[in-house]
Amino acid sequence: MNPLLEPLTPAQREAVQHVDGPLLILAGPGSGKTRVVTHRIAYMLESGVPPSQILALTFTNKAAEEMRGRVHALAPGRRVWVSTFHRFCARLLREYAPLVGLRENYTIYDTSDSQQALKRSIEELQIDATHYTPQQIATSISWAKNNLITAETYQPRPGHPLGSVVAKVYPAYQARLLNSSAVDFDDLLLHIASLLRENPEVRHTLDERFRYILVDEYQDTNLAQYTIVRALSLDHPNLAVTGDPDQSIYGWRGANLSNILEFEQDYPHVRVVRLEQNYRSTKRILSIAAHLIEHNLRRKQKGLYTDNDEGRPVRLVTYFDQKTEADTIATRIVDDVRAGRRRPRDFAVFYRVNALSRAIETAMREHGVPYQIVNGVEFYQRKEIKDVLAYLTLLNNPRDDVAFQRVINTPARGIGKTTLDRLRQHATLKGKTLLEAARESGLVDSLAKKTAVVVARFVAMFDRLSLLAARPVEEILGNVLAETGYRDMLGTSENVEDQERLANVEELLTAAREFDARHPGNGHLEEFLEESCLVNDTDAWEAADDRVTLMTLHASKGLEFPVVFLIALEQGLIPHERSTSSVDDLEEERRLLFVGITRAQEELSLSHARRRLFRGREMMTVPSQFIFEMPREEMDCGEILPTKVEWDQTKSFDHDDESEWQSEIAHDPDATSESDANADSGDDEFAFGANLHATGEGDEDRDSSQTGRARSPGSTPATIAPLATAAELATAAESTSEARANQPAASTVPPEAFYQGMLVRHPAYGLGKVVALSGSDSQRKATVAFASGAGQRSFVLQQSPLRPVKPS
DNA sequence: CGTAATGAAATTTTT
DNA sequence: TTTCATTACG
Repeated sequence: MNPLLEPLTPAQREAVQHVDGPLLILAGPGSGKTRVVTHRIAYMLESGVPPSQILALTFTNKAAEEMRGRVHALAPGRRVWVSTFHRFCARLLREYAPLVGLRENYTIYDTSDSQQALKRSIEELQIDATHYTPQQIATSISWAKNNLITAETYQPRPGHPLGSVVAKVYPAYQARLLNSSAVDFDDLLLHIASLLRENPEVRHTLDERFRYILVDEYQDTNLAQYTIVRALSLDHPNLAVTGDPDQSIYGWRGANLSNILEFEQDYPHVRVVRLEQNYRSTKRILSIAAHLIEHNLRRKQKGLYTDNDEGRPVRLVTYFDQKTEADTIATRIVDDVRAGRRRPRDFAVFYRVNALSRAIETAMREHGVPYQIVNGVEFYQRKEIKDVLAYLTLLNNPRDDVAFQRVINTPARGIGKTTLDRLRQHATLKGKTLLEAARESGLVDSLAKKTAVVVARFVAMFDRLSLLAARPVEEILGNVLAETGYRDMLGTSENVEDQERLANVEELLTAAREFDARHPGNGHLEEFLEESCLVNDTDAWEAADDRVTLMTLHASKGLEFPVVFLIALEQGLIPHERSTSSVDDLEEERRLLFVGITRAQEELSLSHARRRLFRGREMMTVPSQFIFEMPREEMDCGEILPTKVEWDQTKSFDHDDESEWQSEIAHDPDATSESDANADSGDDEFAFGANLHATGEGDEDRDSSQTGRARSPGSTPATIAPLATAAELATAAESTSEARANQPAASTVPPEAFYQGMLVRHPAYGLGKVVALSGSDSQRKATVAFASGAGQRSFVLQQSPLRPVKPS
């Protein structure tokens, strides 16, 4: 038999062998979906489908990378296009930009850039939008775009005040983007969808080009994505989608469950394959999950089953308060780890909202449990990174007004709000971009002479940098850092935060260098920028670290852990108070819990607390309604919960206002005496404050190690070590400044030893500073600015007489 | 023009 | 409680 098919079950095999015609793979959690998809691609290639005709679309870069890697392992050397929806669209848009009114060097705005543009638009219109936040308006526009409603076609619902504001702002915002030759994330999809609709011949060409399309996580597609996929599958309806309606948790981002539920209507001759066998969880865990999700109406019936063991009962625990909850969990982990039953990385704690992580964090610290929080400040969202990238963006697309406004006074050049306002006014008047306006700052009457000169100086600097636009990215970036004074601004600062920022900028330099290595030749700035805003490095959850993982339910999708703690199952939190208004919202909350439960492989613990400190207030809580939807036979209830009816009764005794599910706790002395009761099934006593699990580091390091995306207690995460080193190097370099440096040893200096900002000595030109670097190994070049008046010169490092100036 | 101070608000966040 | 954004000062 074909070795590709051998490790597969009959159902999986059926899916893999289906090559032509539409295919719907309904894949339950832990059913080996990725394996099926990758094997199917390999099988198609084996059957003679040319790789260039295959397109696989995912939502996340992580998923795309994984799929690409696994296809590569199965079918080495075949280049199949595996990409996220957004990157795929971005690429197509480069080809067809003029058709939608853009230039091919268009900029992609991330969420905060878009927000800037939106704010400007609102200001400009001078409409009474005070009752709505830009955020609300942004959400509305995003919703419209996801539903293919353009600025021209947007119609507010009569009597809808927000709608009528959006009706005014949306066109202005869109005009602004177009004028800057920029798109937001939603536009990437919207433009391509429109393009395909309005240009039949383009559609036909692309349909022809991508004859075999696969879409992962199809339950998460929105109308725009649906339309694109559909448009590319008319002549060649070889469309295979995989997904699970029960795992759709991004409805609030525009995902439309109907896409997967009605797939069979869209493609009449579709083959439907159900992957219902679960290879991940115990029977009990799966049973709980299955029963819970049965309560949803909008779904497809599935018969989940597993050959795995029955496993231990799922624990359902009522805690006295959040601290008890957190401490008990920490203690349990400590016990298991000390007994050698588990390692820290086997555990995960999930919660509905990030704010709930705090109590857990504290407990983990107190008990000396190493942990990592997934999420945190994203690298590319940091101010310094955005600043520096904005320079590159402006070099790539000088029309980009958002980038212009970001960089014009960073570092401070004395060009403030007033000046900017005047430039803006001039630009609007003359129908020009801000950079064009700045270019003729002398002609702007309202501008003071002195200010006009400062602006002109900025433009001159920009023009100098422009000459480098086609050079390797690392080199451009290095020059930007030097010319703009950004490096000096951070380097000369005593501020610890600035030092950290500098380290981050160094990190970006490294990223640029790696990018250059991957893209030999010149003129790849645009691709670098695209990658920077479309690739999110947060994906890299460190499975390698032996730490307990703390994350939101949303973030847990796609992962699995031997032991899972699901905390704070309380009304108002899950289902979240803002998601109880409609049945659809409520069902999504239920799916969220379903996703969380099905991440657990061996042990699962569900818990809630009777009272919870939230937003500075301690509140009485009501157990989540979902708790009552799970079968008690499979569970071990440490403390018997009252049934929902009983609970409602008690509640009506205590409080007459039924509608208020949470009420502040009056200080009740009785409550305190009751508080010693350990709500857990009696596992162990707590050991508050005892550092049971010594990790070797003291109590310092409370919260400072925020640099990496994973905030960790105790030991500094390995990921930030190189940053620290870079920072040290940088500081060292600065401190050695000025002349009295010793002569370096005569031995050859390897090209890698040079870094940007480094002080060097040249036998003829004297002391200089490395401004930019590019290339690698024997090709590595440095641009050096000399103090002696020799100006800037470029050297091939391996042959150059440049020597580092040693710190004295 | 930059920073301190005050006040309102508070999910989830694949790109 | 914490975070943010706008506003009021120096």
